[in-house]
Amino acid sequence: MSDSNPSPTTQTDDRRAAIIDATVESFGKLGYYGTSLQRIATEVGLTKAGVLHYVGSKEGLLSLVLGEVYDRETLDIMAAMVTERRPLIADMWRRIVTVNAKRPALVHMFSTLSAEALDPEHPAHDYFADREHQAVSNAMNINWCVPDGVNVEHVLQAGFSMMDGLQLRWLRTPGQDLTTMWADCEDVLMPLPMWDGYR
Amino acid sequence: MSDSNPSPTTQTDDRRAAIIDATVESFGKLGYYGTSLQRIATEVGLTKAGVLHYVGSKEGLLSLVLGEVYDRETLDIMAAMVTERRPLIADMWRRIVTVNAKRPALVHMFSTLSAEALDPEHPAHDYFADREHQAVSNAMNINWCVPDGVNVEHVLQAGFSMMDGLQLRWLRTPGQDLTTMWADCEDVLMPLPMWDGYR
DNA sequence: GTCTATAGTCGGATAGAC
DNA sequence: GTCTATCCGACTATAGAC
Repeated sequence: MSDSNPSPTTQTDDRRAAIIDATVESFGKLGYYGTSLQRIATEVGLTKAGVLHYVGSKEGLLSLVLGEVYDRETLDIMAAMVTERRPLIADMWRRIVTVNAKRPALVHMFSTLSAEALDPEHPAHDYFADREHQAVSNAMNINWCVPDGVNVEHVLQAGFSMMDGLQLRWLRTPGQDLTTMWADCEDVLMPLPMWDGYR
Repeated sequence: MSDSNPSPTTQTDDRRAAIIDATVESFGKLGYYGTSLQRIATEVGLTKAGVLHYVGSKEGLLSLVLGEVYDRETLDIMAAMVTERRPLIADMWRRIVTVNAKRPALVHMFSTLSAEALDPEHPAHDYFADREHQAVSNAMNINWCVPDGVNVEHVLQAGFSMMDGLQLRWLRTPGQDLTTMWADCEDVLMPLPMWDGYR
């Protein structure tokens, strides 16, 4: 085959990928309001006009990174849990932590945007509100295997809250291992002997 | 007394208070980078130059709101715990929650700035890094009354993380009661019967 | 598809009048 | 103590050349 392109529109896809990478980093560091098209353009070696050709507008940047990424892997984890014979909440969280530990830039962006988007007028407010609601409501559709007497919804709310807060701590101090930090949290969240055999 | 001023420099203090209020709200909604001096000026009925007369620079705004407020009440709570005969971690958290439930604007600002300041180059990065570290290390100096076998440091890390995450959830959806939300979290964080008599 | 050029607005900060 | 005026730079977005 003389075709050196493994797939069509590869150059355009590369540009998009570069724009996504630069945007994830900048939204993480500076937030949506703090990020300028010029910064993204400089990072990927284009002019502002060049970037706008790809994303249409600044809000287009936001749609790009919110729609293209993050939740895909997490949703896969949830889907996998449904098919388990004996689904454990601790398993779900450990898998999420394992995935997130490998993508600090993405976690950084989501942490920053999540706080910025508390304001109802933020362009990503609804996205984060829906997301937060669905994380728990999706998880509530699984027939979790838990010790007698525990309130599953409360555990989920508490655990997701804890993970959000822990990720902030993880990102603030370099050199820490999220997996280890979560293991300590898990001991608190699902203490033995109460959760013995359930995690 | 013909002096209608109850204390000197009252007008200046009022201006400062108005600037603080407007800044807390704007930093919460838009973050530090997203806030303009013009916005603060309009809010308090001054021009940009007028605001700068009081705060010197945009970073002066930041110092003003970080130094003037938030941690004071929380530190008071910690100081009070030291003197208790039988200090309970759950008590500390309930008191913090009670205080924060009454000042959503301040909690909003701290949540937003805390995420924005993950970036080491953010002007408030060190402030938040120190603050986060000291919250746990201050608490570790108290002789907490806990059930046998619990790791106090892990509980503190987990609990503070959970509270940070919970406050984001609280602020995102209006009409919720932080105290109630925390009570549910407490049941998870310090489950009965293990923590019976310790909370 | 990417550029230059430009429009038009808004940013922080300073100088100096009152 | 607060204003007006002004500087200079950065911003988003558009138009049009190539």
